[in-house]
Amino acid sequence: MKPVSACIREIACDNTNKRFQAVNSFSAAQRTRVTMLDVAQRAGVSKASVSRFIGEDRALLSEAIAERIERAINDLGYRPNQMARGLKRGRTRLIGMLVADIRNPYSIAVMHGVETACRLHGYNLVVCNTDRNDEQERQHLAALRSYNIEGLILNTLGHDPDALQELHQEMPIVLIDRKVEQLHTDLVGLDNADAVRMALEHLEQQGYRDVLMVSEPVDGTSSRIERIDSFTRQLATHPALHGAVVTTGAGLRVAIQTFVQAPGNGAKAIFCANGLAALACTQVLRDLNCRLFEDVGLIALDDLEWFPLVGNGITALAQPTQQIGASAFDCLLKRLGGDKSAPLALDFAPQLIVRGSTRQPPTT
Amino acid sequence: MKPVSACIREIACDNTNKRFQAVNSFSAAQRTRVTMLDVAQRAGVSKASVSRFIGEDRALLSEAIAERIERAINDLGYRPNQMARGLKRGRTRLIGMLVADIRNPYSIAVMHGVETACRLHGYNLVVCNTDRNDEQERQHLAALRSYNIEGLILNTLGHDPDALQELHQEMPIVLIDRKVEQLHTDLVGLDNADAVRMALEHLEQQGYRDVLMVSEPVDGTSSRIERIDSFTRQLATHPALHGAVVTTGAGLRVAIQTFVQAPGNGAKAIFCANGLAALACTQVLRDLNCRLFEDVGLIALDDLEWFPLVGNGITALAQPTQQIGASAFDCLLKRLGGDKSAPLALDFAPQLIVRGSTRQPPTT
DNA sequence: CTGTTAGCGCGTTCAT
DNA sequence: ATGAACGCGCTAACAG
Repeated sequence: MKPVSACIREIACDNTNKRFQAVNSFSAAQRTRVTMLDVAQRAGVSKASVSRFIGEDRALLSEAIAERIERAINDLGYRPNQMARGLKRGRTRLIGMLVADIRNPYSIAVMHGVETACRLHGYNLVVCNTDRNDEQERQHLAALRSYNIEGLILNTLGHDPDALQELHQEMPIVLIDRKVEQLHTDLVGLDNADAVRMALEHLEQQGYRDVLMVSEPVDGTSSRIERIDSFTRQLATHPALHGAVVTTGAGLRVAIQTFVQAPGNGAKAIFCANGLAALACTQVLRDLNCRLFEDVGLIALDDLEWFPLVGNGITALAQPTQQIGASAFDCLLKRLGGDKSAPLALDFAPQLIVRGSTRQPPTT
Repeated sequence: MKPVSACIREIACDNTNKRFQAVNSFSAAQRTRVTMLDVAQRAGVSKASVSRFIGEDRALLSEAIAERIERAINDLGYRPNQMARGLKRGRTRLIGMLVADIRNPYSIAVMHGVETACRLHGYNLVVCNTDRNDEQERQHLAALRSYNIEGLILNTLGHDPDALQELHQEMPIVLIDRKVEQLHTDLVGLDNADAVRMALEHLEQQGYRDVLMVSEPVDGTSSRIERIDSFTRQLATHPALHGAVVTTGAGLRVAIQTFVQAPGNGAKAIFCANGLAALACTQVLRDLNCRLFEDVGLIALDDLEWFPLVGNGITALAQPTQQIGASAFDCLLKRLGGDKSAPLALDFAPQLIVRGSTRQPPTT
């Protein structure tokens, strides 16, 4: 926690401008901020009129007054205090987003989509990262609630569905990627069944016969379960393919080694269920001194920026993360608008991006 | 902007629990939230006592009353409304963070550090992404101000120093990575001079003689300027080394090609000034059919998760991003505590991680 | 130790 | 079309 090796300099402040003399006077109570009353007085009107100007009732004001208010606002640099507004109207223009792992590129990409949509509609985003920790999730949810956020976007396995359901009474919730049992909210994510089908059909078409699916540990995350289930179901439909499922972790190296060395039924390929699995697999393949990807093919669900750089490139099924984020916000907006229809599930289709890792099936 | 290929399902709601019948009743004004008054009444005390229990004056309460309040709070599931608190005390427990590019892994890593520090101290983080766009920066700053954030962490080139200086009168600001001229605030980032020195000394020691520095375009970002300046200065100190600087963009491919093909003074290496430059360079080297990294060495400032996977691995100077984030928050906290000492600059040292990309200098 | 009172900055009836 | 008064949920000043 303590800086290991920071060099502390004192910044030379050669500025002679008087303006900076009295800087840094923010005590606990900053009295400097210009308020609605200030504007009203300067414009010679009542607070109510200023309030109308700020809000949606601007039409009710006379040209003359509106103009005076506008000038006063600009002169004083007035900004309405969202906190006070929210306190009164219950509209804080704040959206919360709870993310399981902020360092997962998928989460970031989705978050970028959400954030963009928020800005376009005048909302702001409070992002909380649970680091896959239930206690942190609990704390963050309590915090978000205390800030009167208007809606919540959730991408973290609710291990406490009751608390979430209770929260859902207060505000709309949209789930991203991960479904939570017993929580009846909108859900936006990937069409996992279709994604897995696309992956397998591509592999089969390229001539691969043995497929090892590598997933992160099945911890209840719905998308992981769906992908694995779909994998086994698809295998039944494709008699030419043979497959097995393993999870990342300590045993991965041995599992992949066994898979690669086994006699098998033909060309072999690994199907990584997400970006992290792809990272882990590539690492292992390198450790095993495999020729990437001539000894074994690879296809990944998720597309990361470095996929083109490894070996001859890693074939990917890219998720439309931007859209997923934007759609999640749209759902929220609809609910905030009073929509009470049945919860929807939006399943987006991935996009297949073929690269070198599935182009040279080894001939056995 | 519109979903290309989303499949919309209606979620089957087979739940017969009455509890879910009247869900989704969040109109603009949610009347359901339990307030301090509710707690006071149930406990048979005044609001002030409840307030004392919530705040720092709990010591002033008698055992009996404290216990009754505590029970009432638990019974009702009461959570103090931070907005109302903030309105009164000026303490919203909200920290703002403005980031230039949320999709840059460096930003994410730092943000993770900030977020963790925030949580440890009971603060929450509002993250805004400017997407390198000045107008968005303006909007976001106004928004953050309207939410009464207590402090601001800035990682986006203030093209409007005056607005920032004005904001600085209202709240403490800490700059990350990028210095802003005329803005006298704390600054935490990397010791760029030292980082460049480490890179060059490593390259020289490994036997490289010609070094091409690749930076993102010099758009005023202080850290980029510092790194380039330091590079040219270091070259003067190391007579064995010869070097040049180019920036990413359309001309990069040609620049690198020229560099690789030129006769030169010995083994060649590329020094990438940050993670994005490393991505761009690796891409180009692949396109040029260079053998990674036998034809030309590579060292990068920043360490990305995929560096070990490309070629024999990319040598990196890792930034202590977690610490940078945490330190930024610490600075803020100190200022919030009333510290008015001269602005400080915290420069952290990077960590050299040697991988394959600088281990086999080609013998010329 | 505890309750009463008066706002924080704003939106929203009511009158006018 | 405009202003006065009240309250959102909470803290702080003062009494007792």
